[in-house]
Amino acid sequence: MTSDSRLSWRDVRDRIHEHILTGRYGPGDRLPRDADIAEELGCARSTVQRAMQDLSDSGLVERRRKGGTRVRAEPVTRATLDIPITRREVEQSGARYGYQLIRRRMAPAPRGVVAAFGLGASRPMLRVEALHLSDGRPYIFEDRWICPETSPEVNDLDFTEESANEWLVLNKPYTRLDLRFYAVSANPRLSDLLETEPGAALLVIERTTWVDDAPITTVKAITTPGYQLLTGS
Amino acid sequence: MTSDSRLSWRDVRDRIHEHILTGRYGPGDRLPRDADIAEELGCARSTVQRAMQDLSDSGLVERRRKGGTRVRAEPVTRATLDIPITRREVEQSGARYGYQLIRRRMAPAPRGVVAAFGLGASRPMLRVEALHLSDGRPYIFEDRWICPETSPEVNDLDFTEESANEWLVLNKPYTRLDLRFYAVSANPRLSDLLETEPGAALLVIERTTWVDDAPITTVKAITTPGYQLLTGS
DNA sequence: TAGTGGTCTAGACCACCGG
DNA sequence: CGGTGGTCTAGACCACTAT
Repeated sequence: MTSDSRLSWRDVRDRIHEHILTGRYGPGDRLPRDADIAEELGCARSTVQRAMQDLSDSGLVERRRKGGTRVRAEPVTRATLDIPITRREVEQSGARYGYQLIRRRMAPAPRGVVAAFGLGASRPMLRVEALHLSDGRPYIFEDRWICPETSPEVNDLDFTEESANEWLVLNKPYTRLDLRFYAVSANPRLSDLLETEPGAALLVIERTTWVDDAPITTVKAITTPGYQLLTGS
Repeated sequence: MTSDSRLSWRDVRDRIHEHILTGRYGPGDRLPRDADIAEELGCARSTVQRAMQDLSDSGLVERRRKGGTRVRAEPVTRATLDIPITRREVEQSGARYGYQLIRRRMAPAPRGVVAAFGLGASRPMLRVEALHLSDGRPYIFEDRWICPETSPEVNDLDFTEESANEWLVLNKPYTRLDLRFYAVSANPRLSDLLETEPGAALLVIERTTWVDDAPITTVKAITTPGYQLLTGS
């Protein structure tokens, strides 16, 4: 009478989402048990479970054993961000990619790097500074520190042709990642490297990665004016 | 002999992840069929499926019907971002939250707003400018446009006590979201409002939301110097 | 068209945690 | 302790797409 085909977990998800949009379930309200929803809709409990997992992933509801499922009282704006390899990013914009190593040398990790990794004390690390170019013009300046204990291979790499960005992403999978975004004013050196006016506002993307608590690398990707980071949604 | 308890999908995920880390499966390589992995590990295929779903969500592998599962050739750095309501953000930092409406009026949507929504032509919208304070000092300046057709309730709200940020997040769930981040230099008005030096570099978080292609709101959250956006990971 | 992942089901047991 | 979500299984069928 009503529907001929089975309910998919997306259907179930959308129905519940609809109820939340409509206000049938408001912030903080408790939803029926999965089993009850399943019975009401005429599907298996695991289908409801799959739908709820999705709603939970998107931050719309919170689930607890015994506590049940509740609409999140303090909603958050949740989004997924994809940061591609810089070379790919440039090429996909239709421009010609270029790369230029600025400096490569061992040095004791400064305080900021020690803090980013959560280490107790400083230690010697490999610092690699490089410039990514788009159609020959500066695109991103990369100031990177690599932990040689975790990646001994870097001692044999000079990073004159291939960027550390690319080598690490391809060869050093991580198990933990910290990302942060902020803005800085171009100091004289940066405005020189990036060919911008002194004091220009630059978006900085800072990434730190670990393998099982062993620090791999931390990098500040300092972008050129006008650069925008978008969600993939 | 080997193991007494069942494999969980996390175990399966970690094993495969390990194989990718080790290089047993390199970028672009094809992994065995789910069914074969299940048999090899002695678990149900759906357990492998659950593990693979997770690896796929984190951008480590790509799955296609008939094409099988492959290690992503061009890896991306993928992260999930949670942006809380500004009031909560301030309060959780231990500071006292304050709010101040700067201006509220109807106006024709400028080109940038029309473009953000993907509309064909301009139309009158409600513009709300407001300041969020942390311990009495400027924290974030919010420049927002609201589409009154989608949210007619805003005609009866003056936003002098409650911020549009909070009202919208609590009362206007969205089905689509666009996020972008970039840096701007403080112009005279911004440096005045935010009590910063003229030309200071500021991180801007731009959010646009829709319900089923109907535009709800677009907002530029212009932060104060030093503000950092972090991943929840 | 055939191979592979995607989903649904029904049932069972487990893990967590609120009352 | 008991209620609820989390997971695993075995099997079936479907949907997509590479070959």
